[in-house]
Parts: sequence; C-alpha cells; structure tokens
Amino acid sequence: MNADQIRKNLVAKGLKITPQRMAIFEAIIVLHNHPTADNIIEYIRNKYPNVATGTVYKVLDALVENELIKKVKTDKDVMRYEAELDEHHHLYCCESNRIEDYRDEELNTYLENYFRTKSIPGFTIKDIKLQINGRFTEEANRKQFSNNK
Amino acid sequence: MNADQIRKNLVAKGLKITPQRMAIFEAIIVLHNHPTADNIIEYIRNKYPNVATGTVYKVLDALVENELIKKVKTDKDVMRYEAELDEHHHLYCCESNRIEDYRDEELNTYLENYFRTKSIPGFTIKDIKLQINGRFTEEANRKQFSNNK
DNA sequence: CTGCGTGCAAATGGTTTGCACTACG
DNA sequence: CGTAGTGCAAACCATTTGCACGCAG
Repeated sequence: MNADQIRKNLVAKGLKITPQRMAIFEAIIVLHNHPTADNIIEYIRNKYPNVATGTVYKVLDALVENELIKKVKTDKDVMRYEAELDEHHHLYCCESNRIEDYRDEELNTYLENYFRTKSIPGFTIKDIKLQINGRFTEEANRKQFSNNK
Repeated sequence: MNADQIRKNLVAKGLKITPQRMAIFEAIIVLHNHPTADNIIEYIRNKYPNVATGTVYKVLDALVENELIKKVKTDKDVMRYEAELDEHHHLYCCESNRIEDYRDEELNTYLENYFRTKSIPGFTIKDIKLQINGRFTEEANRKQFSNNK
C-alpha cells in the first residue's frame, strides 16, 4: 500500500489528508508486526517530531472507525493495530508476544463449507477469525525482525 | 462446578483456600457471561463486603496463572474472565458486547483433520480458537440474562 | 508458627477528553 | 473561510504495587 492509495482511502471515507495521518499509516505499515500505539508513537517521534500522543490515539480511533485499519486482540491489555484488511487469521506465540498473519484461502472455503450446512441458532455469522496459538520454531524466531517485546 | 471441586482445584495447584477465592470463583460461575473484573467486584461486594479491589485482581491473576480460569480476548480494553476450561469457541456480537460460548465437537475434529495434513512452516500449533463474529437475533437477545453492558 | 494471602491506599500507565489553535479542502 | 483535525495537558480508570496485618495449613 503506497501513499497514493492511502490518500485515496482517506478521501473515500471523507477524512482529510494530514501529515499526521500519513505518518501513522506509514508507521503501521513499516512496523508491520501489529504494533501497539506506543510503538507507533515512538516510530513517528523520530521521523516527524511534534506529533501529540493524543492525536495518535484519535487518528487510530478514526481509522478503525472507518475500517481503514483494524484492532488486534491480545491477551495483554494493550491494543495493537494492523493495516492488513484482507481476510486473514493470526498466529499467536505463547512464549513471545509475537503475532503473525496467516493467510489460507483453502482454509477459508473449508470453513465456509462447514458453516453453510451447520448454522448457529440465534446467531448470524459475519466472519470467522482463527486464533492459532502455539510456538514459533527457533529458526522462525531468528528470522523475526519485529520489535515487539 | 461446585465448591468442593473448586477447593480441590485450588489445593491441587498449591493455593490456599480462602473465602475471597471461593467468592471470586462463585462470582465468575454465577455471572457466567464472561464477566469483567468490575462485574466480579460488584457481585462480591453484595454478598461478601470488605473484599478489596486489589485482592480481586490478585486472585484473578493467580487463578489465570494456575490455569483455573481463563482470560477472554476482547476488542475493548477491559479484560474478561471465564471458568469454562474445556475446549470451546466464542461468539462475539458486534452490536452488544455480548460473548457466548460455542461448543462443537464436530467442528474441532473437522479442524484437526485440516491441520493434520497442512502444517504451518516455522510454527507449532498448540490449540485453535475461533472468534465467530456476528449478531445475535432479536429473539436470542431477549433470552439473554447477561449483565454485561 | 510461618509465610501465603489480604486490605488499603497510593501509584502506574495506557487511553481519553476539553479546549484553543491550525490548516485542509 | 469553515470546520475537521491537531497539540497540549489534565483527567480517567482499569489494573498494579508496597507494605503491614491476618489467617490457612
């Protein structure tokens, strides 16, 4: 996702294009590994000083509200964010706090098939997300560039 | 789960049996709909006054630590808790904050089958939880006794 | 008795809010 | 220009912590 695409998305939602919003988008994309608000603030402070903490939260809220980014659930109490909007699942490492995307089209249709025939009484499904809990192998951890603690 | 069972579980983990811990267990079970720490505190205050807020958090932490209860992930920033320890999934209502358990043995084996043949490179799966997002029907909401806002 | 568990109140820290100011369109 | 967006600092509030006391084993 490049700057032009981001600008287009903002306009499409009736949001004004501001350097702060562009910077926050950049941060989420560059940090890529489901950064916390704090990670984002830290990243931005280096490149674009004088962006207020409150602004970052307000922008993040606005972007989530307008479905331009998503909140990611964690066991811990801090929120994380991602700019990946396509259908995908998450791998949670129970040792580190690492979260990795998992895309699997075959799995999605496999699940669709299941719930096509089996409906849940009193509930209308909108979408299904898998929380795949487990451990990254040593090798996978070595390849990780994430700065999430 | 009755009081004796709870006592047994505490002892098995080397935790002392205290009225506070019993009360908190009772609260989680009675409130049943994935209560927040606040819900639990409110419940306890009525039946057993003079239980400190800090104690509730400490007990909840200890119980989670010892795998006697579980934290439930939410989009919101408040933690929720549950005493259901068997494998199950969650239905998230995107309108209310309601969370309902979803048990489906057939689905579990269906998923196991899938991941038996398809492994994820660099990652060892421990368990898989479905976040089923959607909406409860009007009827289902009327049947709800939950006190979660 | 001995130390785990509790009560209390203060501290923490992520997030929100109010308001005056700025700048996008 | 008018209003959405920002900066700032104070407020909020769920959760954590430190320490003296109490009670379970």
